[in-house]
Amino acid sequence: MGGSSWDMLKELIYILIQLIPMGYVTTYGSIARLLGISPRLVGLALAQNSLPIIIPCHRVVRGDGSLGGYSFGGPEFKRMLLRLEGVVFDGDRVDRRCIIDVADLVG
DNA sequence: CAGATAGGAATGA
DNA sequence: TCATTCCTATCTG
Repeated sequence: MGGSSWDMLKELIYILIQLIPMGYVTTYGSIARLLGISPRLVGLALAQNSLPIIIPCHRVVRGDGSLGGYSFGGPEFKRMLLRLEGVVFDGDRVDRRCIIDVADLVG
């Protein structure tokens, strides 16, 4: 760990998701399109974060609004965190109005 | 090289 | 709209 391109990519993703405001989420695909990588890579990168909670990886959900995974506490915990932050749920999915594109946070 | 993914798009009912 | 199915790209060992 150190200096590999994978590690740098992870750092970049962690920085990006800290731009997501409370009460909103983005999607794996949104981040993937911005960086030109596969959405699965985004999930893999988030799954390997070593600073849970501090890095708000709970603010990244699937493209259809369903939660996706969460290695720290599972999807239930992820859902709880999002509700605490004011994210609106429509059944088991996040309301579309709470989903933003990371590209809009950068430029 | 083989196996495993925190996803996504296509499909059919 | 929902569930099923298949596909992609990349990490890890």
